[in-house]
Amino acid sequence: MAFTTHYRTHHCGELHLGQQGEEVVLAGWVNKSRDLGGMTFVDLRDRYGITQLVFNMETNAALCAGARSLGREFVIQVRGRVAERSNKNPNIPTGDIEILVQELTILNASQLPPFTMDDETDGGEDIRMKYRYLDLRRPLMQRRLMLRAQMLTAVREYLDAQGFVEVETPNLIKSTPEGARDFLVPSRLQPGLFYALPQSPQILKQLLMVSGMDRYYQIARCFRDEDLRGDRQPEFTQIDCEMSFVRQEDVWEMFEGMTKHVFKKTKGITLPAFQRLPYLDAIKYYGTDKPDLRFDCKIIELNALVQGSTFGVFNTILENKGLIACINAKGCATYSRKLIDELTEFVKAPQRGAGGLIYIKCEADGSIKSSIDKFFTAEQLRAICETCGAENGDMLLIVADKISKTRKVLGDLRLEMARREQWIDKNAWSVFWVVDMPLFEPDEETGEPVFAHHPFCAAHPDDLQYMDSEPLRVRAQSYDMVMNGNEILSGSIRIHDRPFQEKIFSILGFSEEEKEKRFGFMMNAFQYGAPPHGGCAFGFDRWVMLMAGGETIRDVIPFPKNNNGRDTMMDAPGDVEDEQLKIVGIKKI
RNA sequence: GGAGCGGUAGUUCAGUUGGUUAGAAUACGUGCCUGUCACGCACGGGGUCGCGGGUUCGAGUCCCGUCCGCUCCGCCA
Repeated sequence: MAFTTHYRTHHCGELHLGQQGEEVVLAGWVNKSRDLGGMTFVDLRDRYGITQLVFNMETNAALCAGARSLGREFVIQVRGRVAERSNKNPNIPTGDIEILVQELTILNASQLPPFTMDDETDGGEDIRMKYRYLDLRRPLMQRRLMLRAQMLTAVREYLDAQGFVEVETPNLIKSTPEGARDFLVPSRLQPGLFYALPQSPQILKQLLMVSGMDRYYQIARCFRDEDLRGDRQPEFTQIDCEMSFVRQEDVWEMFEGMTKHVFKKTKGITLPAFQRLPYLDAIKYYGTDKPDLRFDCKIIELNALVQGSTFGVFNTILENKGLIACINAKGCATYSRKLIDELTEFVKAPQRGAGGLIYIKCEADGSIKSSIDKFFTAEQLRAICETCGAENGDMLLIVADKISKTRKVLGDLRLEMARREQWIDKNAWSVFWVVDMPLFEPDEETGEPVFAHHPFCAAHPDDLQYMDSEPLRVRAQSYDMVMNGNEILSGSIRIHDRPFQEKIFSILGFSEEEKEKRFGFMMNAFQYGAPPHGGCAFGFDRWVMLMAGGETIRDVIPFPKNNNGRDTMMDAPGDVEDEQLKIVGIKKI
């Protein structure tokens, strides 16, 4: 049958009662079969759905025997008639019909797969990666890949309509190792010299602005040779965008619009207008530059309220201009000693390093219990509770340390409490801008100002006066988009004149020679009428992960690497022949 | 580079204080079963307990090393 007619007339997700009696040809994979003796049911699966096939011993014993011989994941083709089911299955779209099979062809047998092709598979991640082509057969993974494609379509739809031009920039470029490590590609024609794979098309898109291509975008593969994480792969996808003759606000409007369009098109969700949260407020109220605003629970500063006590810890912090602050854990006054100990361990963990955790419980009966009872009067504690809006049943969790540490620890604790108390509505979306990011930040060790972002960010014009006197006060024209606590976009207005760009490179410590060697072509370009420009890049994998409900970006990347940067399916990276190395002038280690 | 957790049947896991022949579920095989859709029932096969070394009368279990996987820190302008 396979070669005498169409492979299939329909797919497995579309037949319905209206087609009752029609003769159809289907092809797909055997998802599962149920042999009842006198009759056999086979669930036929393709990426569109599942259709039930029926084989009846009375009608055709040979055919029924054939059906009984089918194994899981056999590829088969059947011809038969659409019939109404006597017992309908409301759980699947095609549950009203089944196919009374008249002809069965095995197109290809299958070995027993190592795990089941279900949404809730029984396979662990390493075996799913080794057999990724089977993992991608699972409906959940197929939905994720299809969502990814739909999102790309929506992105192109929007940007094309806005007059953006999609331009491809090269993947073999020059190493400019000022950020992450580059992946290197040896040159055969220039033995001993190397291309680098781009960490992003940053410089090239800026050159396109010089070229007058005033609205550019690219679905760009980017490469960074750094250690991997659940949200980090050595190659990943950016939606890279740049515009000329724009202010920050123009960029925000454009890409807020794009984000909304993608949500609307792929999820049917209408997002409200994006808040624009100043960076300093994000740090102050949430202890992070990418807060999850699906719940509130702001950090409340208490320095003014805890003056003049006999509590040494607080007094030392106050003297050293540290920060005493808290979050209000709503409804957590019932927390036991054990639970509070767990939270204390959480804040004292090495990566946070708080000295301890202080609590003030506003008990349900109105009384106040605290780990600092003996240092403060009931009135003082009550005043703190009042300031923090703590009601009966709430618990304040207080951290006292250096300003940055108190904020970071409380930011982490805020998320931990949300997780424990399930404060986050799984269906809620929080998408907003973090704006007015600083151009410099103090170095962790020395306190000296270092660049907070890449060296192409323009400073805020109002702050140029502080450039030399108070560099930490200078804002960049730089911004992030934050989605459910994840940085999903980063962008800025760029420097477009040579002297300023050169000054920045000097501050970064590049010698004249290095500047010329690494970025000479870019600075030259700026001398030929570079327009003011700015843009952004979306971390597309993370965005898809959030939209698809995945745990890691590996869930939405078809063929990802594992934590060691290996592709266990094809076993890459792999050895190469000596001859291959010789051609590019490299000796094996 | 560092820390934590894990590796036992095809798969997901349990395995107590070191002690008989290493279990369960599922998958798979065989048989029975005409309305199943997590089909049911009966029977059966299936193990380099990641690998190497050590302690011990005896190691899946304890110790050391090593490999692999996941999470986190560093790193990711």
